[in-house]
Amino acid sequence: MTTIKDVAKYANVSVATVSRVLNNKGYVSKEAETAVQKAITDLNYRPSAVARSLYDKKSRMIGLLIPDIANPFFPEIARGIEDVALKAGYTVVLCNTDNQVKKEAHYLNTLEQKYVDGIIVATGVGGYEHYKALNVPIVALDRFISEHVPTVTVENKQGAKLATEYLIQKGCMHIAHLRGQTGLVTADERYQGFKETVEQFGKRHTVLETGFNSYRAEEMVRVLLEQHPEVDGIFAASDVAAAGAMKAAHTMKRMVPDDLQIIGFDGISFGEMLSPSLTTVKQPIYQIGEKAISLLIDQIENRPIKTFQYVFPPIMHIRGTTK
Amino acid sequence: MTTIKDVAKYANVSVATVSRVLNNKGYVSKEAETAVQKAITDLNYRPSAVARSLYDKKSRMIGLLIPDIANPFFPEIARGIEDVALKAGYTVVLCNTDNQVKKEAHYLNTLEQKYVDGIIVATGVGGYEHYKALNVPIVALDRFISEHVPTVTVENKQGAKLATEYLIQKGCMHIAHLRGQTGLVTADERYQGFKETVEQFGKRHTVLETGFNSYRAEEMVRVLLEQHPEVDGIFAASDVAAAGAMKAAHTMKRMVPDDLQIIGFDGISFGEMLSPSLTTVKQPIYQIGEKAISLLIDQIENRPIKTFQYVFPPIMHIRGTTK
DNA sequence: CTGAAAGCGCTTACAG
DNA sequence: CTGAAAGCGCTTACAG
Repeated sequence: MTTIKDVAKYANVSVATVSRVLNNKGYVSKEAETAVQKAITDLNYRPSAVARSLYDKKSRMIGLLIPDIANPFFPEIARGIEDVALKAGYTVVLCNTDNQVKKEAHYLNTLEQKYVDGIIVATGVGGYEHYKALNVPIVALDRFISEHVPTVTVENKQGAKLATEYLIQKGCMHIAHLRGQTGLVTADERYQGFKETVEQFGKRHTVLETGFNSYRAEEMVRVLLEQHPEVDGIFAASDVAAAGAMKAAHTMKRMVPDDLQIIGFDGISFGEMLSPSLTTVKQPIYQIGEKAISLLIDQIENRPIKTFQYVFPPIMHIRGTTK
Repeated sequence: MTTIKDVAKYANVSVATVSRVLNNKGYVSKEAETAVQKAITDLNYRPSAVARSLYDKKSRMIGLLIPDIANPFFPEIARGIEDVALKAGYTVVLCNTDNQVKKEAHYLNTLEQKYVDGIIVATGVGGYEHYKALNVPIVALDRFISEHVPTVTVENKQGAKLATEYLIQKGCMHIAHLRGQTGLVTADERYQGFKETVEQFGKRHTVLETGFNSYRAEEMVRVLLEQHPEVDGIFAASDVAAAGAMKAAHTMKRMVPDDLQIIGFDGISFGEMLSPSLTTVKQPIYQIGEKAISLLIDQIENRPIKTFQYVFPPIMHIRGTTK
């Protein structure tokens, strides 16, 4: 490995001078500069990011804590984050926590020891205290940690209302809601939006807690359709659950959308690949990722951040599973 | 931040002694050890991974170069990799290259400067020279770099044969193949397997280069079915393309599987969520990831690796899109 | 068993 | 404009 010393020797200057040209900082004569430049290319020198980190306590790395990258909601988030990070000269460390406190704590520890410059938390376990101890800027994604932590979320309740109203408008008389796990804020909010809307319109409705799980959704919807063939609309709190509902409908020979209308939530890319393609409440997933990392970098680079709560509006994407 | 010095002072020993208990290495008296342990917990001391890295040129990080985490094949790979990495005490840096030489080179550079301990390359651009210059162990995933680089792949050709034979066995008389981009090794191998099989059995066939792209597959299959309604089997080189074919079939009112049978390739999770669920040639995606990281860690930790080429057999998953 | 010292590869005051 | 020196937080010979 060639170090700054080698470069200095080769260019006949001191390491201080090399450092100056490296960082474009401080006075350095034209001759010295060119000599150093030549030495750098001749020796194919690359400064050690680690040595730099030791000095300035920065690493140009950010940690991304998510429950599970294999959950189709997160890859697109991760992509948005990484694209912005790359442009800004940061690198992303991927941490799957499975929503386990232990894993999360492990990663928080490890990241801190590596002097990461910031952390995006899209995973749900620790309380604020948990993160405040960390001496690192953080951003909360799809969850709330504290008013002091910049947060990026989606208007879940509003999205749920849009979907439910749409089903009602399209003539549904008995609507089922496939809700996410109780206690999970996003799931609760979507449920609230659904409930308020059906009650407001006085529509019959049924709620099933399928979680964000395709298989369970399929099973439960099949049973539902057997017992209540009059169900003519389904609002699923995730596209994955909606896909399960579509499978159940297919098995039960129910025609979608003529006979049964289905709306999902999320807008992950595979919804469009379903047949028919899934009508859904789309979150601007990629942009959410971009916003989160931008807020994080603003903090890292000491730019004042104006607003702490960014709430994106979801958008109805009418596709093939509704009339 | 509390450093080793603070701990030493607090425990009334030298930093050398603290270091010894930290690393469980070298002699240290019982009293000294307990004093240090107490100091560590009292001060909530965590050693700096960066300072350590500077000394021993290791970072306990590995780089993962993939084309795009948003491509549904990669999240599961990444998960397999990260799970093993976590257990072994490594951390994963996520690098999306979009198969662009420039991005790849940038990341290679950055990773090297951070003293990453190893790199998994699942992206296709650089030649061997490109990577050899790097003084870091690497593993090739889903691609070939050199005989000297441990490689983890799948028997693509064999998988394609299995799928094609299955369609023939189930009575298909005219089979279309939706192939990936020419020049991409995996795509070429799958195409070869298809071609040899249809020729061996003397079946009519058509080849469309849809890429691993759902939308293009849909468009091209729709045209195909219009012009050649006699096509009764489709072997897609990816599940994503197969989903596109299913959409085209749906639009054209072709019944799957009665009227048209479809087989995909990959075994990504969303194939199961399609209606009907997709018959596919499943790669052991998660295990491929596990194998790749295991080989990498073996190299990093100087364990001899016996075989350099690991070729996983794909497995036919018969589901709903075939008879 | 223990500590002083050198060194890992940088950066930045401080003198000159 | 430039270099010697100290320091970032560790680890490991080397003496004792």
